Amino acid sequence: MALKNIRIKDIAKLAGVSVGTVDRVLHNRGRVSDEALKKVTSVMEQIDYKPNLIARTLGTNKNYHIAALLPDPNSDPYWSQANTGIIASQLEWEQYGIRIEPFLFDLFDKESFQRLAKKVYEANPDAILVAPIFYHEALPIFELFNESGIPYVLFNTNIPEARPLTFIGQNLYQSGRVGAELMHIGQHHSGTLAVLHIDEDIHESVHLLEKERGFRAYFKEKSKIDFNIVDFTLNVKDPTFSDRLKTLLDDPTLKGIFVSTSKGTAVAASFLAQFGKREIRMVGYDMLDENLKYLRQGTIDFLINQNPKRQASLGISHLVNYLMFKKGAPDTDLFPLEVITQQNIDSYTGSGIH
Amino acid sequence: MALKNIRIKDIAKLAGVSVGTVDRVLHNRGRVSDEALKKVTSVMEQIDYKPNLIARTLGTNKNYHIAALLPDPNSDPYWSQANTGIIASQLEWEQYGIRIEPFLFDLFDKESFQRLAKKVYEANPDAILVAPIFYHEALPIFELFNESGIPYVLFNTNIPEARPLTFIGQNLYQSGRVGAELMHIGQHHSGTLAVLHIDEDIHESVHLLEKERGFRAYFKEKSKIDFNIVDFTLNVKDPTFSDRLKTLLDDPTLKGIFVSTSKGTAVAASFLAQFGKREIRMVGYDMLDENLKYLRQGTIDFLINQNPKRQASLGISHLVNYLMFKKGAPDTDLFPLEVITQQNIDSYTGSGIH
DNA sequence: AAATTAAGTGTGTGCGTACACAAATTAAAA
DNA sequence: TTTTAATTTGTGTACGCACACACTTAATTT
Repeated sequence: MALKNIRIKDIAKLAGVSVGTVDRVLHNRGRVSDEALKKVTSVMEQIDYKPNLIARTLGTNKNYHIAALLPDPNSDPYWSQANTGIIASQLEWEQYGIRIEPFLFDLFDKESFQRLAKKVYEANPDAILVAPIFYHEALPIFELFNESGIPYVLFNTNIPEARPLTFIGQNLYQSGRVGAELMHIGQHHSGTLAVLHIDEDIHESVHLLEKERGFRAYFKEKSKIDFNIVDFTLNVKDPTFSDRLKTLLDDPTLKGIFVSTSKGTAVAASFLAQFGKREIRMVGYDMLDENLKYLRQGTIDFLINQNPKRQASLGISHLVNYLMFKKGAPDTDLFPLEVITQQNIDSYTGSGIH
Repeated sequence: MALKNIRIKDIAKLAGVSVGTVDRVLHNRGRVSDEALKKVTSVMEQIDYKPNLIARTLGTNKNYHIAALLPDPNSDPYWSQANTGIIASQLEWEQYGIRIEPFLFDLFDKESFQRLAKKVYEANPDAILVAPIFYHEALPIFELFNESGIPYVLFNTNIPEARPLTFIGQNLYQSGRVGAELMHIGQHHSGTLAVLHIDEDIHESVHLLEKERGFRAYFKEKSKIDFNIVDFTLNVKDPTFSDRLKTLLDDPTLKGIFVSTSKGTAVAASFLAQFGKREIRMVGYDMLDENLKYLRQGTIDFLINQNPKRQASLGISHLVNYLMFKKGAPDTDLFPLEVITQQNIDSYTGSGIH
């Protein structure tokens, strides 16, 4: 009954060697005679040795340093949520001697990304979490990381060419399909559906177009009714922005709006609320405070949650598990496409990390 | 730069006492002079001591034993998922010297619950996870647990009178409201909506009625159209079951069906698929294989995910954190009311624990 | 005054692993 | 055969904390 766990010491005794030799075999770092190796491996095969992770971690006892490269949270509510995840991780892992250092770049400045990325590289951390929102600028950075052998995890945006430890994010095409589905439910009459890409700076175009592709594909496949799907790429800074949006909302055939960005969702919702078109179905992204407000008051019907906070904190977790506990990480960790409605909203905001 | 973490040893040196004394103060187990206490607390106030959890855990090095009391997974797919969570937890915590022992009772046999609960008590575990689906039978058990001082976590079903470490589950009233909302979307014409409680044994009546209450409340509050909401409590074993269900489906005014149980969802969906009423909106519970099949083929429109697997594994996590890492647990951990659709289904099945 | 009890304090060891280093063995060179 | 080098193996210590136990000093009791 009192079945003690098998320890290195026990293996050593069974194999008739010292713990040092067993350790060398286990981590195959050589300096072991063939004879000793055979004895140990033979014992290893017979018993089911599971190293005590606690002891191992204490033994290695490194003070790891993780760099987190992401956009400045002050300039954007979406990235502010991601940063919340970073802060939560800092607290969580502090006691384990893990220091997480944020490197915040300007969301609208590619050069700033490059500069900060270089700083990350120079800081020579043990691992890196990065949101590589600038595709072209990110490529050489990853080559640098690959060369130096520093493990890194991507989140939010995937760069297929990079070879990260893990990519954390969502299937954008499928996300667009979910948006389309939510738009489609109970729409019995033909009309116009608008896909809106609203951004201050269209650097995530590929990102957004992928959602649109899914959105259109869904209607092509699934809808018996023929909808007129139009798309707009709008820049908030554009002086004609407001007029163009109003013109769209004035279209009497408009049945629904799908906005591909979190911030854009808030902007579009504010227009919709202001110009009072209640019967327009609206689907957008993310649980920004503003979006929640519009969801609660019924302007927004559905939000698809990208959960930047959890993406960030899970990214850190993967790195910690990899560094500290020597656990392998999956190469992709695709998040569920969570549907947020007026009625389940509190169940998402109220609880902890799920 | 090489800012080492503060250790007990450091505190001892600063306070001019030994590590033993510091330890006694930290765990306030007495045998310390006022003078020494003052010195240590004064140091403690000035520095921000954070014990190394790894070392602490290794230091105590107990082999904890956790009992999991839940229905037999073989008799029910829902509980089979919960059991999957238990198995995952066993693997996860095995290396930490934590043994999780399942105690499986018969879902349809109250006495079996009592018997197994007693066995749990006699096994004298360090902590207990329990799904107390039999309200009246559970009450005396919790008294027993409370007396013996064994911490326990409830999941799936709440027993307000019990004083568990944590309750893990969902807000059932709100869950019903979400169901109603999903039923309501795009329903422009009046008609009949059926609330179905299908079960082999109606022991969870309170559970189910709470969902119905939320469902009805939503329509009362939110719907401009007046729907005729009818409810049925059906027992699959009842010989008239099939006829009653068919009669309901034949109602030409029937617009939607809301099923309050996971198994019932599969049963109702099979009837709906068989008697081909595509235009009926159907909302049910849980990602049982069968339910997923009907969701994929369009018979079911929405599933609300109760996530029994995660409920179980998170319950274990709370207990482990409490026992091993001395972390406090929240008294309730309400899960998000996840909406599963045809388009986001794969994003839920594909990924790991979220 | 000696013996007992109590209160307070410090030392030491265990937890299981990793790794440095010394010791032992073997092989090769002088 | 002795010396030197190379290879293999064992020992010891650190990691940070918890806890047992022994020890000191002061307060009682005999």
